[in-house]
Amino acid sequence: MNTIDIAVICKALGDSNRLQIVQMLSDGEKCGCKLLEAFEITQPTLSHHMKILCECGLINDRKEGKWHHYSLNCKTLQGFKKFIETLSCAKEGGCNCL
Amino acid sequence: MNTIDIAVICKALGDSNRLQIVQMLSDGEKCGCKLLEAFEITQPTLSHHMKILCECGLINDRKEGKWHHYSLNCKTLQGFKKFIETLSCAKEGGCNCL
DNA sequence: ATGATACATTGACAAACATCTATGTATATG
DNA sequence: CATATACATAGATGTTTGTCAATGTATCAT
Repeated sequence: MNTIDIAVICKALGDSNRLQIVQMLSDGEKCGCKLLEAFEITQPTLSHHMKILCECGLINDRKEGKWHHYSLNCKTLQGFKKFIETLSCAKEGGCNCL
Repeated sequence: MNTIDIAVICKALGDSNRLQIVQMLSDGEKCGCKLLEAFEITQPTLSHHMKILCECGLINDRKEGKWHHYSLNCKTLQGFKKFIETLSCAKEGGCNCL
């Protein structure tokens, strides 16, 4: 997972609705209709957000009959978490500007 | 740090230039002119990006003469990392949709 | 077959965004 | 004082984004 992949994921999480969706999915798999109830957006808008979250690889879409069951994608999430972990504010070595 | 704060940080990191800037600062404090050298953007564009990164609290701006020394803000970064860590893909309990 | 439910797609639109050029401000140096 | 450097601000422009209403598609229940 390169820097651009991470940026795409961050952009996906950069909308508070989508971030809350991910938070909800962190609590377990949910179907679209359940998610829709939790937000004050229309169904097409939710569909749009789910597409963005799917396309960046953050969530899985398991279809079962007419329902779509969404869940976090472990592999992507772990790659993302690993990247964020590497960010450090520890080094204060000062800037070597002249 | 609430969900909206996190979303604002994610949005800031959702631009690959800004994400790379944060990555560079993770390696230690840098001044603006050093950062500018590393990217193929104009100085006003960098200034714009730095403003966004400052405003979401991710980076500090330490002015020293005519130089601005940028570094990651530990408190914000740690809050952000903590949030991301809480995201979990472990629960597969299934959706209780009817 | 009919109607209801779950979700996607299309098209539109205003707001936000990334970028640039031009210009301004502050600080250091000769 | 004059010039150079580091950075900010203003204004313009093309692109992307979030949202909605309208509509289409697939599946289930009656």
